[in-house]
Amino acid sequence: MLPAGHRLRTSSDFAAVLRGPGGARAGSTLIVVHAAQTDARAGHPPRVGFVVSKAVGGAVVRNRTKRRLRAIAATRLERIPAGADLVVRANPAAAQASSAQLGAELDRLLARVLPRLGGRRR
RNA sequence: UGAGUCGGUCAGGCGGUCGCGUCAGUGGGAAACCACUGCCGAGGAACGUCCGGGCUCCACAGGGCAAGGUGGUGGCUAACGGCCACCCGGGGCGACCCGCGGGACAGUGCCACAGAGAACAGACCGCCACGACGAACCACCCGGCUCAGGCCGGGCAGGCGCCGCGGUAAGGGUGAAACGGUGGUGUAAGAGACCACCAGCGGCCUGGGUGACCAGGUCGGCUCGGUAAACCCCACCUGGAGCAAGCUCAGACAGUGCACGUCCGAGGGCGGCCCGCCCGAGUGCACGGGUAGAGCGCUGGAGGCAGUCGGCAACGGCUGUCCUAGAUGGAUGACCGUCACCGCGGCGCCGGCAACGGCGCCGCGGGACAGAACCCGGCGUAUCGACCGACUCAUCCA
Repeated sequence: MLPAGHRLRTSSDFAAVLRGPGGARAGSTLIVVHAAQTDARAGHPPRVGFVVSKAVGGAVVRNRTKRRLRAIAATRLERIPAGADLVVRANPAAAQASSAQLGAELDRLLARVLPRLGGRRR
């Protein structure tokens, strides 16, 4: 699981990652990864948040999907640079995917999105 | 052995690796917090949010009118629209099951289609009386012929045909429903017109039951439709909002304009409206600005289990014992192994003429419905399956 210090908690943090400056995004049919790295958080540990909408399923399906994503993300924390925030959004297909599939997808998308971080920094 | 009815229990077990949350302890740190160790960590429906209660705040000055809910009887309960027992009606051979079960002589409305007629009913066919007209097929009368059966001629309006005016609810047909049923008397034909029995309705009496109601008797006019999940009437019940309730602390900013008003009273409260009562010096609207942090509430309670006593039961009394989820972008998870369980396929063995059944091994697949958010009692709905108990019917054996 993800330690509390690595979690994204407030709605303003979410909004900053999804729409703020210095952001990057990559997606697939399973999940969409948003990332942002701002000067304000430079040096702080990376944080990850999850968005699983009602389109994915009922409360049980939604919670399980979120938990599996969180478990997968926890094993990849050291690959995320300090000061970066991530938001992983689950698409409806994610509920049926296996953990291995989700892990591979996350790796692929991280590889695409992380190099672009900070590139647009002023 | 087969078919079935009712009730209940469980919601895969064990192990490994990596993790999460509350709390406690230890250590580090000025603090935020971090590390380690330990305990505990979703459900029978946690669900839907359909009822009921606790709890919290507001009000407590009432009355009338509205509004909503409930609806056989008796009990249980904190309470209920829940539960139990019984009654009535319906279904089943039966165990049992089903019923939004007050009132249709308080009033109003509605009863489609079909049908002649649908609510103080109705004459389409049919049946019957009377009257007018028609014809000579049958019957009847007269005459003649023939051995006879019969034939020929004439008459006649009883049958017949048609029309008119009436009677008739027995019969046909329509319908969910046609103004009781069967048999008789009666009649032109018929009819509760009358009679007997039966069914039903109402009154009274007797007996049983706390009661809904049941049983028996007697009398009555002879029969009076359904719908209240249509309005309505009757009886009973209901104050409002909800844990984002509410309490405490901390923190932030900036006002301006208009309207009404300070005892000739704006505005507010008393669930909606009216009356009435109370408070009352500020209030309402528009624009602009600010904050949306922390703690408490927060989990031990109408609680579970066992025994015993009362009760048909729901349930209650007593005794003993056991009871550790409290998150807040929201913990209780991810992955793997193994053993059980179920389904399908294959092989082997056993029983059998066979269909097939049992056991063992191997392979593949499956494990539902669903996630606490203040807490309880219910109801409703979803659900792969596994197991237990009681009872009924049928068949066989003793």
